[in-house]
Amino acid sequence: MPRLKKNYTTFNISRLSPMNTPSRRIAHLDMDAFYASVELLRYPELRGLPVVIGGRMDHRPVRLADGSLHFSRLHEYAGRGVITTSTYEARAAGVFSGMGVMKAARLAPHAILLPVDFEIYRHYSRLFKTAVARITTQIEDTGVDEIYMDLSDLPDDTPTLAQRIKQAVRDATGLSCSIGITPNKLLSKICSDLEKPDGLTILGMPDIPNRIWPLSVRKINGIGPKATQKLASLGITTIAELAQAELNFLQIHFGRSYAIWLSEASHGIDTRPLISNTEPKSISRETTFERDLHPRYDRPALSEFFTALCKRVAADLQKKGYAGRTIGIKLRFEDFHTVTRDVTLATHTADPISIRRAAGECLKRVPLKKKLRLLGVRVSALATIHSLPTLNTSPQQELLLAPCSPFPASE
DNA sequence: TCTGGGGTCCTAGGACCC
DNA sequence: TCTGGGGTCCTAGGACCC
Repeated sequence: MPRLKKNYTTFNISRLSPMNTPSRRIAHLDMDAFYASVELLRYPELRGLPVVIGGRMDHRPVRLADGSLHFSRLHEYAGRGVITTSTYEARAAGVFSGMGVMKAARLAPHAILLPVDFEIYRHYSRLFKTAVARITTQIEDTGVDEIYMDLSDLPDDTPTLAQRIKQAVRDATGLSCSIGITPNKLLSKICSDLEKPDGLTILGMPDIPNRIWPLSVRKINGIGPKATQKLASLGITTIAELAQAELNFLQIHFGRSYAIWLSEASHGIDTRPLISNTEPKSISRETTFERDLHPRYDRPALSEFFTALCKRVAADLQKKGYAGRTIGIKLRFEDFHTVTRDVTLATHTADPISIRRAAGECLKRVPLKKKLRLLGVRVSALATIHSLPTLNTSPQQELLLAPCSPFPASE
């Protein structure tokens, strides 16, 4: 049974008092092919070509003797990795986010391949968000390339505001974005995607039958691959069909709370407020190995990865000013089966040695019978460091961990 | 030649307490 | 020695999102 989403209670409130809330003006802004577009600012000579961002290897462009740049092509890639994003030209060849690089290479062998460079994307992210913040401070940050805005209290008419926001983003970054403006987050999120790139879609509740109902249920944020498949098996593929489904029928197949959410979403009902200033709930690091590692024969390598992950999580915590009480690990085996274990400590920690010790205890609770594909370390139940009594951190201390690897020794 | 990395939220069962 | 009931915390897994 698929489990989704989120804040069902707010939807229930809207059913009880549909007339009490004044109509809002919520915008969703989504940068167009963001990572790829930032790369095109750096490498304008790639404009108009199929370009994909992703992979794990270092395949940065190389400056040749004649001063020109040599770019890697997809067909030169070997190994694991997925496509993070692609230009619209590459998407036309069938290459999309999340696709394995090797599969993408079969579809578009000559597409240009660039490595992911989060630093520069974060820089452009700050630029566009700062520009928008001069127009409204009612902003919810939902990712590096998208935000919600509440424009309800601004005096201007909606098309004027939308054009002003798009121009501000363009002036600050040289990049285009797409905006949806509707009475709520659910609809605005759908609408920002309708006329990409450089799109603007404004609609109200009366437009739902014409503009929203013909779309696939998959367009609803919160209906993913599993729920889409299950709905399809019940003969429901469009939002219109979902809206026509009896609540009883949905309840039989999805359970009460999810059925109510599905039904209300299909009618464009969503009263969630914007959330600004959210504290993180967890901080984690994980890594997929270049090849699957054997718990026994690759013990030295695994121990090294494991300790390195603990150090990185500790460093992240300290850099961001958090400590956590719950330490967890994640293992993915060669068959992609994934398990997690965690343990809650008596006190918060951001100390690599404490994290390593707790994570090692978690690891001992997992039977290691298959090769490992991925290893991860997570710290949750966070508190800000300044909210805690004195904290035992040893930021510069080197770990003395080799003697007690939690992986099984070779016989 | 499958399937990255960093997150959030939800569910569900058991422990434990009153 | 027959069994309520609520609340909270902990742990594991899974769906989903960017």
